[in-house]
Amino acid sequence: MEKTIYRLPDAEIEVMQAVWDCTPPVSRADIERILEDKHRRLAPTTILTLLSRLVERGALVISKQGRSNLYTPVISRRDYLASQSNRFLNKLCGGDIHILASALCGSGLSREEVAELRRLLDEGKL
Amino acid sequence: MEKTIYRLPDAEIEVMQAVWDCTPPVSRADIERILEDKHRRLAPTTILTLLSRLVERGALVISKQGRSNLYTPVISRRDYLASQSNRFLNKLCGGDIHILASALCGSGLSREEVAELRRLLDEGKL
DNA sequence: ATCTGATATCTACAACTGTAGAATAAAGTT
DNA sequence: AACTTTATTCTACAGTTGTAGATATCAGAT
Repeated sequence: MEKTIYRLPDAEIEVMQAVWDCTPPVSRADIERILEDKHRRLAPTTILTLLSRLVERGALVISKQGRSNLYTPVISRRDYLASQSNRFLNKLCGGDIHILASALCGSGLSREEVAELRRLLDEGKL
Repeated sequence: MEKTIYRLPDAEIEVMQAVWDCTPPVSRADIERILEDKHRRLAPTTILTLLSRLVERGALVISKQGRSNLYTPVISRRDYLASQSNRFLNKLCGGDIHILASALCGSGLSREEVAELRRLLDEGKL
């Protein structure tokens, strides 16, 4: 099947975030624990379903370890984030950074946060 | 009925963008023309379906004019954009503007665009 | 050799999305 | 009055997403 990673569905992103929060080979139990900590309770099978969909999509790869599956991300959080902010800029802001800027300013950030963000951009991270 | 406007599905956003690009009371034909200009061809009934779903969601209101429907946006592009960038920051960047900043820098913007964005934030556009 | 507990895969299913044909209805033509 | 056009509403349908129970497996305990 091999779906594309244009954008991941919400539930799958939550799982990816958990995966990204760990050092690579992650087990279903690890994910479960991490989500639990965030008060996000899901049946073990639900997590497995999401993990397998992510594998189908090519976002994760499996490495069997005994009867357990271990998952490793194929795409980095960084790359995903970049692709999504790009998508945001283009699909929602029509590629216009003026619109993007005002969207950011209107997003509930405090004056200080906006200033901080400005500074960060200034440093030209990446 | 009465779905929420947490986030609009892609197809509906395209329609909303078209609506926002016009002066308020818009007809299905108007939308069709605008989308057509963007090389986005959809069957008239498809557009009507999307418009009615947007009405269900409370994103648009109808004002009949003879046999035709005229649609007016209830939520502004500005507000929607603000809510979405907020969502982006929280769901994807974990509310961390450092991450947001690097995401933006990695999103394919040129060095000049990043600088421009910084400047815009500086001016504190709303 | 069995039973038990953990783990994974299959199956399920309702709600949501993307798209549009079929059926209706009203308005303009002849 | 009958016919054609045009705009709307209904119905449809396959694919996606969110969630998880049912089933099958295998490793460890007895």
